[in-house]
Amino acid sequence: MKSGSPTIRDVAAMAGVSVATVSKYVNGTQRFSPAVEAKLKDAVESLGYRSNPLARSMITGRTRTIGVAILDITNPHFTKVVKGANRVALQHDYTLLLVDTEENPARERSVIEALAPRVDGLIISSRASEEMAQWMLELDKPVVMLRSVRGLAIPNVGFDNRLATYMLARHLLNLGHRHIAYLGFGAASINDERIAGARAALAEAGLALDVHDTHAPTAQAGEQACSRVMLGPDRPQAVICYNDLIALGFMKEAKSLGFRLPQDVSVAGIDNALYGEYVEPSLTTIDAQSETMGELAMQKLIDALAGKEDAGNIVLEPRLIARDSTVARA
Amino acid sequence: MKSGSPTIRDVAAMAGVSVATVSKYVNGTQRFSPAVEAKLKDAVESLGYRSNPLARSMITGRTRTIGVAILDITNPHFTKVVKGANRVALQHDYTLLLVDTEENPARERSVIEALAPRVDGLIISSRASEEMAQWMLELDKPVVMLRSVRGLAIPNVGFDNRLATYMLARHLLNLGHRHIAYLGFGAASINDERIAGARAALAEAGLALDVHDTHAPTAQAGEQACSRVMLGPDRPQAVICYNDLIALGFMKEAKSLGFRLPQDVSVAGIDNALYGEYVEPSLTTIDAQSETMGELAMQKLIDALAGKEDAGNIVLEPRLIARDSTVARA
DNA sequence: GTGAAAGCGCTAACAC
DNA sequence: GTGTTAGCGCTTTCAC
Repeated sequence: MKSGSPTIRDVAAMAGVSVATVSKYVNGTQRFSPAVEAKLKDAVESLGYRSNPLARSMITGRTRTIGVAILDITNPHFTKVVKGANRVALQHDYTLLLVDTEENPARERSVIEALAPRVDGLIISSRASEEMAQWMLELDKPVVMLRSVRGLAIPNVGFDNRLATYMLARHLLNLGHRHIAYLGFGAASINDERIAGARAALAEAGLALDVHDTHAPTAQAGEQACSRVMLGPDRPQAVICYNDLIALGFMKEAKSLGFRLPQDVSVAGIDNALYGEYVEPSLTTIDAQSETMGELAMQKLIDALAGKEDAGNIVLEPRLIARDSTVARA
Repeated sequence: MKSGSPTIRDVAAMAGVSVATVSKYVNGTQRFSPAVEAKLKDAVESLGYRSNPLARSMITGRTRTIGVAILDITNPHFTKVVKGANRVALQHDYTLLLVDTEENPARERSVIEALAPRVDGLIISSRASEEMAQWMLELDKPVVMLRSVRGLAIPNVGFDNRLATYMLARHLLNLGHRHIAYLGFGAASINDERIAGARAALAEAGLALDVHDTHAPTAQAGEQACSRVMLGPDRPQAVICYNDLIALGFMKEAKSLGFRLPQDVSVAGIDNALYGEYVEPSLTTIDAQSETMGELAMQKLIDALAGKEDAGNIVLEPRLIARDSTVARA
């Protein structure tokens, strides 16, 4: 017995046909005479032959693999994006080559460039500005970005960040809050859009937004930022957080500091992470449709690979999920 | 300009050397005369040449890719496993080919078999029994399983499930609870170990364990199971849940049903999911070291690929994290 | 319908 | 040090 798996040649020899015939049989490219087909079937089965995907990829130039580069798989937004992308990929017989860049912009480019030649296309999430993302155009592979881009000719699936915070701010204004703070994550390129949205809503009411920042989009960062926001000279009545994780950390720490939630301060997040439903008070948030984002991005890429024309960029719409962490001002 | 990326031949032609020389240069296999080295460097840079990893893999038989098959990326245990595995992989210049099998045992085998020929090794999590996992031995690639296996010669990184629930049960006994229930997930092969651990602790005290089951390891399933446990004829004083998600759902629903937590019922989970810290009461749990599990599994695989002898299977030890969801019986 | 032959881009002996 | 050569396992014209 030869070492390793049987090759197409072994099958050809056993069936008494040429390798070309075996190839066509395995790929279902052609019809065969019953006699040959039977021999082929026998040989393939008794040998347990499976074609080598690497060799095939080298010729066809297709790997049936999609590269997915995200910033942090433990961030529930990205967890759901990957979930959605994986689902659609599997349906179309694609597999994910996943890279978690760990919010490390320095590593990002080299890792993605190393990924590109091994995949048919890429789905990328990056904190980089559009100028800093120019190089992605040179990857020579179809790319879908997980956020709206204007200046660059890269297909994308984005989210209306401006509207999201606008809606949250309006929600809070409707509840009677006047002094509203935004606890953001400045390193994210979309942070400015979120600030703009909240600011616009407040401006309409003749109010100003109080902007704070965290060093990471995590619960821990939210905890750390809390005292700065709540014990400063000008305590807000309500706080809009960059995401649900920050909101969760913020709420926990606020309670530790002796504030009653939501009476003393209303808090809202963005993402609709599962856990917002299980904390107390349950978290008012914006559904960012993360899983749908992953699905649509993957579908867009697969369509592009199938030669379909790009149906245009997508902007997912925010949906407010009002829960108990935001209440009318006493 | 030729279409597509430049090949090793283009570089060879431009530098006026043979393709073999270019190959050796690119792989740093050998030293060169300064003159040749300079020409090589020039050619590679001006052409922007990058070697085709597929072609290389075909010859070397190495893809620098590790297949990771998990059951559900949105389950925080697996999210952390992937996080840990990704970290170690990146350090060693490997990439993850990820498959989320969506808790679908029927699909599992075919997906993993399709994965195998494209990777250097695999990390697999499966609910299948050892008998049902026999086929993994025939993958012809090094495999590391994410749980202890006894009957099969597959290297693994497991967790002492029996001890975990034993510890939780003892913790609850120490708090004065006598009537303790276990809310499990029967489809998991490790569920029996968890039952056995809790049962053993109770048996030592001359008590019996009240066993219930859920249909999924999710918060929703925990919610659904709650009334069955809490409104049955024999209400428990404390509940040990299969994991933190089930515990979270259970606690939420128990509150809805009018129970005061933790006074009316103590609840504990397993995994140490981030969110257990942010719910109220904060969740007593067992740290299952999920991220470490991912790291160790990847390290084990990389060691195996480097030809190192297997250092033996690993069993991670549970660590109790006592929080507010478990209190002394009133 | 079936097969012969060329070659995808690269590495690994082995000469020189 | 550098080049020649022989493939890796497969697909794909293009004859027959």
